[in-house]
Amino acid sequence: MRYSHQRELIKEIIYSTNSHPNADWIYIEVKKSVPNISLGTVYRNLKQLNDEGIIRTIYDGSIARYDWNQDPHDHLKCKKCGNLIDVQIPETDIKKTIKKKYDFEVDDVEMTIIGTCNEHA
Amino acid sequence: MRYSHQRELIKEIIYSTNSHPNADWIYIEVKKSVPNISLGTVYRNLKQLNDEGIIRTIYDGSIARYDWNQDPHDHLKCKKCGNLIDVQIPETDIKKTIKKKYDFEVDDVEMTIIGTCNEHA
DNA sequence: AACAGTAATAGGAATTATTACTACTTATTT
DNA sequence: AAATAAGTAGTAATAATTCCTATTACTGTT
Repeated sequence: MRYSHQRELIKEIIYSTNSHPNADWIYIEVKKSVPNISLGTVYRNLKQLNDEGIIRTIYDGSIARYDWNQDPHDHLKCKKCGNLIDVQIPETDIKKTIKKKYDFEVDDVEMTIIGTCNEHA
Repeated sequence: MRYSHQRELIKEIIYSTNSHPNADWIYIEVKKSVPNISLGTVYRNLKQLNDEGIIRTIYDGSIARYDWNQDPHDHLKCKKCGNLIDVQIPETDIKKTIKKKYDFEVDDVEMTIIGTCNEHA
């Protein structure tokens, strides 16, 4: 994967926030420095960054969001404000249980915990 | 919500399978008895059944699938065949931990465990 | 520094999943 | 059986994402 200014900016935008932005927000942001960037370019680069393991794609309902945090972690989703908050939950037990009980080789655990955050209780 | 033949069929189709079908598959199935049913009707009824708590909507990446199983449960997703398999994982500990550690009121936990099923190992 | 090769881009068209609109139909109430 | 309102078919519209193509720009080699 060779260098591209657009991809570098997209990466920096994702790495600069904890808000798990979607493609459209990233598009609006990157437009500020590259006004005629194409939305297709944003999507292509998001996919490449994802495939290279530089960012992570998470699904919030039916829409894709992007996360710089590569550590295994999960998300709290507040029903009121819609925000996603990163959390660490040890999943080792889950992996072992699943492996034993269902003979299923676990690669990844995606967990979203839905509820109400302390600001909107 | 008053009775409708179409909705009844859609419900029965979902209750007859463990494959967590999507709207399109349900549409194809229901067409067998009601050839000129509209896809909009399928979507409207899926939403209604979901809102009434008769079925459950789950997201597999960016597409919606429908599940009759109302018990709290999670899904194993095989990377090779794409199938979703129902599993029971006790989540009480998770809920308590999250509540204590993050002051977040948990309503629901959505967990998808990605890996390889025994048939495709 | 010019060159060739090829990856990346902009811009727009195409696709997919889903929702909205509207005139007509049907279940339910009286 | 007539009135009412919820439901339907058919189609148009929307939203998110991917695909296509002619052009542009990195990068390794002279």
